Amino acid sequence: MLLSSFIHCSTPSRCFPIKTCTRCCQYSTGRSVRILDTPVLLKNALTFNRSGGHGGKQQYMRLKSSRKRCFSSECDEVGHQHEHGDVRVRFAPSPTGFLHLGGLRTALYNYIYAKKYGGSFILRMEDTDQSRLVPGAAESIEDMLEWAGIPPDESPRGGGQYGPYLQSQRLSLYSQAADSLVQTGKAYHCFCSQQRLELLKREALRSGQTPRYDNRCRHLRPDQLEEKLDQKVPHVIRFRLESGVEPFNDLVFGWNRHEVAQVEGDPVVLKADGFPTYHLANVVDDHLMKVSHVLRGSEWLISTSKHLLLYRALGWKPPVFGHLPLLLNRDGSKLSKRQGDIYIQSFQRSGALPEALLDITTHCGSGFNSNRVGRKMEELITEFNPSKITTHSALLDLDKLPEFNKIHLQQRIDDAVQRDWLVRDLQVRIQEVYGTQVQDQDVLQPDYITRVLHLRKGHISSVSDLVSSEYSYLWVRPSFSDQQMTALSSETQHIATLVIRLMEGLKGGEELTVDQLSVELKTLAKKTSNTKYRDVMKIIRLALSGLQQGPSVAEMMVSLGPSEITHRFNRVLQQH
RNA sequence: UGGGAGGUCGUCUAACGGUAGGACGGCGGACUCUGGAUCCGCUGGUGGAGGUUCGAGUCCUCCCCUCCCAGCCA
Repeated sequence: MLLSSFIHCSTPSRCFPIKTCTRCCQYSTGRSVRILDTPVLLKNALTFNRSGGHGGKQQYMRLKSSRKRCFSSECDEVGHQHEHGDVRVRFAPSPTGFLHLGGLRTALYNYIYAKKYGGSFILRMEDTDQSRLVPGAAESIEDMLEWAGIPPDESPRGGGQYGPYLQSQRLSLYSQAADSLVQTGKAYHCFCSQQRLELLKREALRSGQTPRYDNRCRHLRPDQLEEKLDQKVPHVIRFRLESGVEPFNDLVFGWNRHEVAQVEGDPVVLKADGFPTYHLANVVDDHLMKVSHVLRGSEWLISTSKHLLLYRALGWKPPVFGHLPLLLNRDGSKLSKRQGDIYIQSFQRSGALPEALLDITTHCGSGFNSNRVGRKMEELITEFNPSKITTHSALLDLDKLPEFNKIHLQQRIDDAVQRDWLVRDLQVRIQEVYGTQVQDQDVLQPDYITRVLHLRKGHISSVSDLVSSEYSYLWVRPSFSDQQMTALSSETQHIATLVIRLMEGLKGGEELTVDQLSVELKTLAKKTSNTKYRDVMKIIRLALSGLQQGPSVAEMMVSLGPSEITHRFNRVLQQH
């Protein structure tokens, strides 16, 4: 292991926080730095006061946060170590809607984090906004996580030792925390009416200032407070913001610190209806559920200092935070339901494979040592590297989903157990779509369907493709008109006979291959008198499929097999 | 407006201060049946201007652009 390096910022007038990576003992600003010729001993400190010239006052450099990480590839994160079993992460959606891609992404990264570091993945429903609840949403979210392959270890449905996992069933915990804050003077009752708050907002906007609560009720005298409580004036509890916010080291964005007291009014933590706001509830629950790491969307980055103030006020140790980049709509705004169909259920219905959906999700925002299409969950977990999560917002391009689906479907076909499942799935689909049109029950045989799957793998994005009209020839005997045939050639009978003979010649237990058949078909075409090869092939295609499009003729023949081919060409002969 | 986070081909993503690459998309060519298949090739990017440096996508400054937060929503 290296000895400590000595680092100096390349711009001497600036100071910046640094942090020792406790695992590999290297220092990192995450940015390019010069090595000092003259060593200056650095302590394991959050700040670097150069030459002591600033009177001990802390200053911070605005670093490009994407690089505020350890250089060493041996270390996955910034100075964080995990004891086995210590990691507890949570996905905490609000059941005000169904699971969409943004939620899936956040859940997925939490799941991967838990599995990588031997921890637990917790699902917690944050149903504190009772007015916006959607019935069935909580159940559906949990169903969709199961479908996607990222099941929670603790959840409303499955339970766990830190339950309940519905916030609406934990209200007394938040009230107690709020009471505690009031007792210690860290929070206070606010009796301001909604009208007053509206007025404040309007005044601020009118005079070009930032709307914020003016913290007026901070200054109520005890007798005023008592009087209002006696009169049962509706009130909320507000948290008293303070200056002197400690910096925190975000897993993704690196060192951050926001002086919230200077730009915001005291936030409500307990609403008039007795329900908490997000700020209080998530702090209380993460503490009581012993959550070690909070991975959430980067829209919360700026609220983190506020949450850390709450932790401090309650005397609790905060978790490590990591903020995941925003997913965007095509117009560039934060992903939301206004823009297209982004719900997991609709992907499920349209045939997306869960592993393809997860795979494509990880390509937006990265966080892995390498990126390639087709990774499975085990690979995602193995290659996960939080220091490589990108910080910029990004568009999750769903136009790529068919490509991801195709590759993952290919992997399923290549796996014996999953292939069996696909065969059964396809059997059901064939019967649903074609039902009584199926003339030959052999098309439902596993061997036949397996052969079709192997031939089409890499070419189809979804199993349901195979029951579409372009593949109907696989399941039902096609129809075509005699006119279509004779328009191509006057030798259709002769060609049909040639094909039948070809099939007879190949019946001796020999497996058909596409390459072999291609050669045979060229030979066959030479036995016609006045029909071009191209037209011979079109006739054969028509006889086999009734279509003018589709897989190559040779592949169609390999799919159908000699006896079915013979049958179809006998029908050509019988048309006269 | 105030505070914050960002900016690499059309999209996503690589590149220890040392060759700007990959995937999808797009275009072209080749295919003795169709082409939407396959194979081959090409295209296309560091937002702009300065500075530091032997060397800048990377470090610094300014400008431009985008997003997020500033609910008794989460």
